[in-house]
Amino acid sequence: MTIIARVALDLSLDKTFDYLIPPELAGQIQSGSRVKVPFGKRELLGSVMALLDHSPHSNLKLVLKVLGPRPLLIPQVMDLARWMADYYCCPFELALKSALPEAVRKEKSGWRAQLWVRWISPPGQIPKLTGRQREILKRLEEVREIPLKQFLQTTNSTAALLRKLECRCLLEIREKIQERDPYGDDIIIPSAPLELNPEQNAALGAISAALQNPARAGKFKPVFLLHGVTGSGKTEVYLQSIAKTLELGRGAIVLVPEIALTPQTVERFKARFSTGPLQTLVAVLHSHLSSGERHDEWQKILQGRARIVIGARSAVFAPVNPLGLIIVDEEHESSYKQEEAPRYHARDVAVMRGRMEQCVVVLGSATPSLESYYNARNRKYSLLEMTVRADDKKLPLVRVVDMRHEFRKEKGIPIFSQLLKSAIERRLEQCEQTILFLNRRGYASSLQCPKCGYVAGCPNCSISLTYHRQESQLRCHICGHTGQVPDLCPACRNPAIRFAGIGTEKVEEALRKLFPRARVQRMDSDILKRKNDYRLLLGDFRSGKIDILLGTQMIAKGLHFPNVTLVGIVYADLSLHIPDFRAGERTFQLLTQVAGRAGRGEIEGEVFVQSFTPFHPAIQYARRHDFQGFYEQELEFRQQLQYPPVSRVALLTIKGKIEEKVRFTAECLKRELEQRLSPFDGLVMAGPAPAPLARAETWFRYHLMLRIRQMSKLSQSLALELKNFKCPEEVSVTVDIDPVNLM
DNA sequence: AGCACGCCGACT
DNA sequence: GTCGGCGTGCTC
Repeated sequence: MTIIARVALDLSLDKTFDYLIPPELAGQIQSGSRVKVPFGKRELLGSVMALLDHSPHSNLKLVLKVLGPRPLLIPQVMDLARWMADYYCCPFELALKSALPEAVRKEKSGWRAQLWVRWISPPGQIPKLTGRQREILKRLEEVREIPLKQFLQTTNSTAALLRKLECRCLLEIREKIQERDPYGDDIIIPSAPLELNPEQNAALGAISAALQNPARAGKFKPVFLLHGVTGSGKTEVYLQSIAKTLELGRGAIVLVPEIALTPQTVERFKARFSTGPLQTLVAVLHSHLSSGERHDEWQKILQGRARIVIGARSAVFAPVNPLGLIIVDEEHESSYKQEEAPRYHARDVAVMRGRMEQCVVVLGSATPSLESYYNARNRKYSLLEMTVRADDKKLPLVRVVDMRHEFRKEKGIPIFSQLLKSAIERRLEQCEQTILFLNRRGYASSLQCPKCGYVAGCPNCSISLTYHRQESQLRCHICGHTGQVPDLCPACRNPAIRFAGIGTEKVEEALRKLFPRARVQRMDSDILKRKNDYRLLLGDFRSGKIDILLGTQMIAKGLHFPNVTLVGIVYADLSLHIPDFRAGERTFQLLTQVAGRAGRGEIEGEVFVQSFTPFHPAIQYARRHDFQGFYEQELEFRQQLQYPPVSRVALLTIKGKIEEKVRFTAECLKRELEQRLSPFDGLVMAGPAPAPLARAETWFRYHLMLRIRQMSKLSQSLALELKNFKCPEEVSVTVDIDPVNLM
């Protein structure tokens, strides 16, 4: 007899509590149910982790209430959360929090209910009615059922009047659940599967074979790395793989980076699956949904009505059951990594979920992460290569412009080389479009005094302030601090203080000066203030109202505009010199992705990469569209320094307001860990050292980096040691397993 | 996370 | 003799 529920409360205690199940709730509570329980003198919500018949504790309290008719957590996702807590060193309640959105876990149901009026056929003899009443009933008989509010408006009647008629059994007023649909207003035109080229066919064939029998390792490992050049038609392979999954009676999860979750992406999936023999709902999960929409989407999945989920990072926990396929599109994207605890990487969680539920996982990218490609090379994943564009278009010609030469010709550093300038001119004459990319917003990256070397820095962070011309102020891109622009150097009173380093605002200004008749649009997070701006801007670009689109990161991904024949990367070195062992990899990915925006139409595309280090491998391999070459040389570098993918990293950050205290704590922690973790073979500990961003939002930060061959064993011991470590007051320690951001 | 208990200093 | 500071530890 199971009469005890083991509950994980909605607190980060890393501990469960046992409660008796009262007889009236017996049978209603299962593993995964949400319950309300007494805790001290409070009442809290929690998730049932297990049902037991014994508890090591006596005087158990009673469960107060069960929420909802069915468990919100499916056992598979609960297991996944447990693994996540262990691997990423976080309390499992925190892991559970990611797996179950706030909108779903709270007490009140979350469904939006609306009052509806319904016509009832009159019971035998019709009682005496006034003319007005008769008129209202007649109207209702015509429409049969209608939202109360709407009916009151059209008939100009009152609720009291209708209630009176309800009492006489002439109509019925009741609550009806009004399901929200975040894309309800979109018109979806059904799409049919496209013809596949041989490479796409081979990829689909391999995935289908694995879908048929994921349990048997056989010819294919169930994790695929789909390496397809930009424009090779990966999405069509995804779509047809999903169709196959549905045929086999299973569901699918599609993960895309948050910025890629545009209405167009969603539409593409809805168009294929909202009609036809396999018709199913496509649920969408991302951070811009209202909590009500999120609740409804989640319920649609839980009820099995939506069997395809498309979403950002956290959609990897969607309660799809049974699950057959997980797709991680643009698997190299850093936005899959959550930067707050639990610091999970959705791609890695997807691979683990795939293994636990024996389903197929497809990781897709034109520029795979070194980690994934390494796994494919070592036969942990199956490698699928697509080397040609689906439409047989050629990859764009990429030219690297050596800006050091440009520097000598003119006075100072020009923003545009002669080559890029004339290329833009040509596009303007031919009415073709240009995309310009610069990975830095603002006008100038710093304010510098040429005489004494003073640089305007943030008072809270260890970086320089960026000058924003539009607001005419200095701004910190870390903490948001703003300051006035001084007329004189605050240190030496020199009036010739000047701006250094370029940002998108300055490029915009230069463009307008150089091409006064061109329609230029800047696109960065300073421009996109409102929710719909992104959509509207891209709409303008698509319809040809913009000649030159200038932007940061956000224009690098997935945009598909046939009339874009020129892409210019204003300053390719920007991402190359950040203190991170992945700087080269990031640059290669960024250049390849941006270059892929050119030549999506009839006319061949052209790409100009401006650089001061034109012979850097990341730039040269990107120029030749040579991923393999880049991979080989980058892997060698990683091997030499024992960085991922040949090792795993755990990054500890020690934070506090007093630098000396932070440094001291970091040193104590290192000594402790050196002792306690000595049994781990091949563990390398670097630091403590001030973090690259040594101070952020007034906090001093020190890093301690651990590297080891295999992480899974280390992370549990690490969690234990950190729990036992007595951290002084006002200092805190955080762990990041497999960190992506090393700043 | 919150809320008690508890053990020391300054007030009616 | 009592009020209140916030350190420590417990909550099934």
